[in-house]
Parts: sequence; structure tokens; C-alpha cells
Amino acid sequence: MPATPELQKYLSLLNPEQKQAVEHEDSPLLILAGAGSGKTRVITTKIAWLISEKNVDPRSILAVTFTKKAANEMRERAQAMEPSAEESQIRTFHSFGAYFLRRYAEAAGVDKNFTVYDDDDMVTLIQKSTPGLKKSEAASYAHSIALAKDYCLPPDSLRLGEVSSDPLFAEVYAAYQKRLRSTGNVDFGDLIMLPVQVLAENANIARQMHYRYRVIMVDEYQDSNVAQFLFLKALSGVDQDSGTYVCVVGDDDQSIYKFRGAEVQNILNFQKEFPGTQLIRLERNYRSTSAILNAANCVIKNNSDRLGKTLSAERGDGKKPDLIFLPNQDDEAAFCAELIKKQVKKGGTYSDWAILYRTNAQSLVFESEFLHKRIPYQVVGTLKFYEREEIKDLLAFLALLANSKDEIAFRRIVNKPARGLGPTSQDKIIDAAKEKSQDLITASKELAPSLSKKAREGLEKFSTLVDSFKEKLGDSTAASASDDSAASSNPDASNDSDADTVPANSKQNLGTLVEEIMQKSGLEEYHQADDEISGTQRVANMQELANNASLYPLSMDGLLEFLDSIELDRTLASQEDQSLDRVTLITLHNTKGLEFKRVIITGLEQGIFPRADKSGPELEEERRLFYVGITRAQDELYITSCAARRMYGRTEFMQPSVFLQEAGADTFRLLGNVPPSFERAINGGFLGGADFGDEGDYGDGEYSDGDFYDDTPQYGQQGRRSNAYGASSNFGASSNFGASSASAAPKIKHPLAKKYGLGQAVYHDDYGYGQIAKAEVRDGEYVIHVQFQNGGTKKFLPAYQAAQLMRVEE
DNA sequence: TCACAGTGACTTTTT
DNA sequence: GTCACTGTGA
Repeated sequence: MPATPELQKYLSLLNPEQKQAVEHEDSPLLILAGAGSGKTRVITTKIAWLISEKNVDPRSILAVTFTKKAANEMRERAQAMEPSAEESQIRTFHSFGAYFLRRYAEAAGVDKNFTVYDDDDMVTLIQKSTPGLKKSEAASYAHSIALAKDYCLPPDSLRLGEVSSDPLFAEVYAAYQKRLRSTGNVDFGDLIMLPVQVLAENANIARQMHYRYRVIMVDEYQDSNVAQFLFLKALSGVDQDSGTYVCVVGDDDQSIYKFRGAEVQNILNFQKEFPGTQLIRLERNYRSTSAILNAANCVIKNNSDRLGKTLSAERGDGKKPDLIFLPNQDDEAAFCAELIKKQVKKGGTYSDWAILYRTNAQSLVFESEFLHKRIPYQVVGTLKFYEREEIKDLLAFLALLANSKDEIAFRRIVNKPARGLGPTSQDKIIDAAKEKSQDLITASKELAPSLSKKAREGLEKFSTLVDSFKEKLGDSTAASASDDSAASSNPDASNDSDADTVPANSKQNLGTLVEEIMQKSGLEEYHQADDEISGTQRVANMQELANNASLYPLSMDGLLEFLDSIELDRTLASQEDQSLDRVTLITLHNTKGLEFKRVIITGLEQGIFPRADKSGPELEEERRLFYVGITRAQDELYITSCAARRMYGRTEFMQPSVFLQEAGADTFRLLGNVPPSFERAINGGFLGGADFGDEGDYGDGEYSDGDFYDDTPQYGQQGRRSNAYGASSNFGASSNFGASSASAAPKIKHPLAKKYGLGQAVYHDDYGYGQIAKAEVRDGEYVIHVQFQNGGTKKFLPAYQAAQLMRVEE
């Protein structure tokens, strides 16, 4: 079959190494692909090439990634070149695990309609299976159990000591696992660990897999854990000489999930585990300017534990990244907002921009600042929506419909709203169900007569309700199981996508069921009361969930698909228009695989990034995280670091991140209030005025002088540019003011004392008109106290807050 | 069984 | 500063 014109076009776009990787055959292949080296292009082209040039059956190709976003992108791009790639399995590791387990549920000992327990559910189940544990203890065990499963260690493993030194751990783990099996459900770790066990214990299933998947590709291989490695080995049948073609792509410098069990050794040892492996390196970077790449290289070279690889820039020089020192996180947010607004005013778009931070909590300040300044934004990867109480309630109801042995879901909703069924009654029902191997609804019906009147009536109502909803799903026992293996049909296609399965014009979708549950279960009323008291949006949130559900058909399969889509990808709450023009707020971890024209990496402070307790290998992982962040930027990179930060309601004074010093003197253009210690550390004060010789790079109007960075020398020393990033043009020529105000504060020697002298009238957007009542110099900062007409007094740092505080001419 | 108020602990990072 | 947990009182 000749290559389609599209494929020809794509092939012609590849560089020699990429082309070699695409056309490689026969032996296992390890592609070491640096950031921005076009690895997704290689994988997708390879899929298309295999199908159209090598006549590989698209259904026999399995490509796994780590995030659903990456999987979707891969599928789209492969299909663009070769439409039949639609039939290939392009999924996340976990969703493939879920698919596998549903198909071989019996062999795995789980319910075919299982749902996936999240971390919270794990904690609850641990507390039930090992009574007496505090929540925090259970949470700690949950963490260890998850880690054990990442290493594919079952409860009876002799190597559990590697995961936890707690002598009770094995016991707690075993009790949990037993209880989990009795619910028929699985947790995240099971999605990988159980398939590995199934494949090890069932030679025929393993053989089916080897027969089914002739080509297996893994993206972001550096972040695979031991369980995933074993899964890959078992699926490919490398030890059985199955002849399956295996190709993995990764970058050891971007390994950032060690804490979750990712094992860099997987990539370092790949050639040993898969004999005859060929290695291809992709080191040409097409994404970033060389100034940005230089910064990335300067950072990562401080790591010792790496294969070593140097990216070369295929793009032009570009602008040197800016490193901006700011007083605190409010100013950090304000700075970012102003920077973005200015750029958009000049014709840029919001979606060019991404704000990166180390921890989710840091997004809050940006959110409120952006709301205030009317900057559209989206927060990526926040779990908040699915963690909301009302959403979890509704999901628990759905989970119970899917699997009526789900005790966690049962407990959550059986007494909500109150039906007189407290923990004691719940325990009774669950114990009875276990004893007789019944589902919880059957057990409820049997047990109801023995309960008190109130409890009995409540429980009877509840089980009737559940039954009626189950009926609407077409009854869970209706068989659809045909466990023929691969070749004949393609039963997977429907599992793959969400939007495609929408029944056109059908009123009977899952959304209507969700709405009905809201109303009839009393959850709507229950949360409505809350909305009225505390002004929350709970009912609206539930409605939102119903809207999402309406994309799925009203059937058990539709329900399972819906629950999977939520459980396996909680980051993608924003399936809404990707086309909307808005700023992206995102954790550094979540940026893996993404790119943006303009990137701001925030919070480069000791204790925040890197976190305080990091050293040795963990510090190296933090450093790689910084490297990942830097290499997301295409055209412009900004890095901010704050002198103080509010934590736990207290203000902590911060030191600049050690990573900044490591990067060296020439890597960034320094702006703002550079801490003297930092300046000494990186080069004994390299910022002699002459070093601004490269100013020409920035004088092109991108942000012309005085727009962002006020030229007024602040400290006298070294004639450095200062960082009054506010619109200084608002202030007119300073000579108009000087004399009188300076004489009003004769004692204070500070460059800003002239502009912001005692008695100066000012205007603030939020507080209105006021007058400077007091001025002082603290820690080298010029601080003014403003008495506002509305009665309040506020402190300001004119060096940074000029934008909010306008001087009023008299 | 539930509602409330006071107290303590707390922030990684994610499928 | 915020959230979740605990104990008290109705």
C-alpha cells in the first residue's frame, strides 16, 4: 500500500534521526528524546507508517501514554495521517488496565462493573478493614499501599519492607486488600498490578495478548513504574519470544514521578531487559529559542545522575529569560497579570501564556488577581471539582448502581439525607452482606424488617429507589459479554472516546438519570439548604455533573464509561472549549508534554521550589522538574522569586531558590529587587552597569522602558534598573514633584522619597483617595503609610505597587 | 443522632 | 488562614 499523501508530507518533515526512528523495525527500540525534539511526531508518524506502509492491522497496535490529554493528542495526530489509526488502542496505562480488567474480570477476581476507588475511598476502606486507625494513620497506610502496588508487591510479598518499615504494614495491607476484593472494586494500583498477575497466572490469556498486540509503544517511559514495566514485559511476551515489536520513548532528564514509584532504572536498563535493543537519540530541539535552552542546560547540568544529552536549538537566539525578584506573592500575581495584559494589548493572546507553580495551593493568589483584573484563565489539573462533597455524593450513587457491593459508596449515601441509618446500622448491613456474599441492596431488603421503625422505613425507601434507577439502566444483569478475543470484532472502539458515543437527539441519556437521582434521592434538597445558608453553588455543581453525563448513553456501559472517564482523568474537568483564549494556570508536574509561547515559572524560593526537605536524589528530581518547566517555553521565559510569602497565615521570609544560583550569572536578565546575598553568590555582583549592554534585545518595544521596568535607579549602587513594574508613565516627569515633598521628609534618604514624600496625595483603585501619613525605610525598602479618606490606613511599597497607587497632582 | 464550637494540624507533586 | 476532627450539649 503506498503512503497516503498526508503521510508522505509528514515523512518529509522529519529529520534523519526521526526518520530512522519511524522506519526502524524488528528489534526493540529505545528512543531517547530530549524536550521538544518531536517525539510525539515520531510516535504518531510511526503508527501511520506501520499501518499504511507495513500493512500492520491498526487494531494490533497498542500505544500507551500517561495522561489522557496526551493520549487524545496522539490519537488525533495519528488519525490525521492515517484515518484507520482510529482502531488502534491509544490509551493511558491506567485506562488500558481498566479495559483489560473488565474483559478478564473473572480471572482477576473483580466485578465486571467495578469502579475505581480514589485516595479518599482507600482511606475510608482502610479504616473499616483495620478498625481503630486515625484518619491520618490510614492515609499514611494508603500511601504506602499505593506505593507497594506501584512496585507490584502484593500483601504477601516478602519485600514490603522496601516500601514501609511499619511492622503492621503487611497486616493492614492484607486486610485492606481482602476487603477491597469483597467489594468487587479496584484502586489505582490494581489497574496495573492485577493485570500483571492475571498475565502471569494465565498462559492462555497472555498468549491472546501476544497474538492481539503486535506493536506496543510507550510514551514518557522515564515515568513508568515497576508495575508498568512488568505489564509491558508481560503484554509484549518478550520472555516468550512472541515477536511483538516494542518501542519506548523517554527522557531521563524529565523523570519527575519517582515519588509515585516511577523508576528511572526502567529506561536505563531497557537495553538489558529487551535484548538487541537499538538506541536512537533525538537531540534537536524545535520548540525553544536557544536562550531558553541555554537556561535549561545550565540547570540540568547540575544533576549527576543522568545519561547525558545536549539539546541543540534549531530556532534562533531569542530573548534571554527574565528573572524577577518581587516582595511577596501578591506582587508576584500582580506582576504576572500586568505582564500578560501588556502583551495582550500589543496583540498577543491570553492562551500564549502559562503560569507554572510547584504546588496547587499557589494557584489561589493568581486566580483572585486574574478575576479582579478580568484576565480569563483556566486552572489545569485541579481535582477540586470531583472532591466536592456534593459531587462525591452523586458519584457514589452512580457507583452503587454500577456495583452494588460497593460499601464505600453505600455508606456515603445511604444516610444522606438522614434516613435514620447511622454507622451501626450500616455496619450491620455490610457485615450481613459479606457473610452471605450478597450485594448490599439485597442484604438491605432482608435486614430491613429487623431494624427500628425509622431505620426500616428509610432503608426500604432507599433500596426501592436504587432498584428503580437500576431498571432505568436496562438492568445490570443484562448480558453483553462476548469474550471472544481479538480478531473478529472490535469491541474496544466504543470504550475509546467519549463524545462519539452521544446518541443523537436522544433525550434518554445518562444526564437525565443523574438529574433524576439528584431529585429523588433528596440530595438536591439536602445541598440546596446549604446553598441558601452559605451561598455555595452545590446544586449548580451537581447540575454540571449531570450535563457532563449527558454525553453518555443511558445504559450500564454508558455509566461505566462515564465513571471511568472521571476516575481515570480527573484533570480534564475542562472538556469545554479548548479554543477559548485564556491563560493556563498549572502545576509544573502537569505541564509534562505541553508547550506554550510564553511561560512564567513562579515561586523560585528555597522551601517552595525546591521544597525544604529535598536533598540528594530528591533534589535532583526537583531540579528536573525545573528543567521540565523551562523547556515548556517556546519564545519567552520569565521566572519569579519572592522575598516573602504568606504560609499558614504567617508571613515567612524567603531565600531565592538554589537552582537560580546554580544556573549562573549569564543565564537570566535580572530585574527587581535583587537580594544582595544572591548577587554575591552568583558572581560577586556581576550586574555592573555595563552588563546591560544586551538591552538592545529588549528595546524593540516589546516592553519599552518605563512600561514595566522603571528606569529610576533605586539604590544608587551600580546604577541598576529597578523594578517598579507599574505603569510609570502615569506619573509624569518626576521633576514636577521633587523639591517640596523631599523637604517634607528630610531625614529619609531614599530615591523614592522624592516621589512619595509625606503629605503626597494618592489614589488607590480599591481604597480611593488618601494621603501619605508616614514614610520609612525598612530592610532597604521604602515603605509608606497611607491614610485613606474612608478612614483606613494601609502600608505600601511604592517600588512595586506604583501601578495600584497613583499620585494625585494638586 | 445531630449541630455546633473549639482546637489542632496542616501543603508536595498524580494516574 | 483554613479545614477537618473531636467532644459536648440538645
